[in-house]
Amino acid sequence: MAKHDPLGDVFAALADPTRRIVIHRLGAGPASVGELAADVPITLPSFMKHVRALEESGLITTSKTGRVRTCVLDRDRLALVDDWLAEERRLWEGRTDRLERLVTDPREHA
Amino acid sequence: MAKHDPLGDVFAALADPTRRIVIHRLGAGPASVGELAADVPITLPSFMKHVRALEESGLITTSKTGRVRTCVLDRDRLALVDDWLAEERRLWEGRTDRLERLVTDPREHA
DNA sequence: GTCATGCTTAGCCATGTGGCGAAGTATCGC
DNA sequence: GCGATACTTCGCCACATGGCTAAGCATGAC
Repeated sequence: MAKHDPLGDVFAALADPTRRIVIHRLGAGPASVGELAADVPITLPSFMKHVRALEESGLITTSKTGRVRTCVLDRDRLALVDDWLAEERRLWEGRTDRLERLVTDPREHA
Repeated sequence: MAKHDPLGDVFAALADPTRRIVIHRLGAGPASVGELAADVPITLPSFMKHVRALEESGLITTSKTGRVRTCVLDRDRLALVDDWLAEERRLWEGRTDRLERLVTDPREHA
């Protein structure tokens, strides 16, 4: 849909419960595709699609050693969400603060 | 997809750029469907789908007065994301802290 | 070499999503 | 009442998503 929308890709990746389970598990440290797949009741090929989706969103990185592919969580990517949230809050809190000030302390103005 | 997955619904809602624009705009205060639609280059019926998606995710509430439907942001719903993020971070930071402590301060003091 | 293991690729399918135009309904302003 | 305004409903369509089975390929164990 969107051509270059990193934040959107991250949100889309997090929208799926299966993928949030993976993120959660990877929070405890790297794991192989097989280990991760054991936590969900779907077939491996289906599971691999989720892994690829997570990798394309940038939330995880993977690398293959021998026949085992290991997945690692990229926390910086999760920070993208945090930043967006913080920015939105900053904007509407700025506005709220001004209203608050007028209500709670009329002397305090700009 | 998921039967009852509030967090997933919120993430899915935020995955679309159009809907993030709406959220952003509503951060500045309530607005009518028409006002909101003016910010994006799609037809009204298409836009309405986004409004409904946002409402079903719980991120906004809407009410109709006369022929105008007014949308309001529900910040508590956004907090759902914040909470999830905080919880995940709490988990893996707990682990990291323990490692950090061993590396940076073997004596383990306050 | 042979067999098990651990992905990986290649279809296929049902459903969901996001866009459209056309036409309908319910106020509001005059 | 009549026209403009502000949605709203109704198909319809292309493509994305998430699941499956079956078969393939590379590596590790023996």
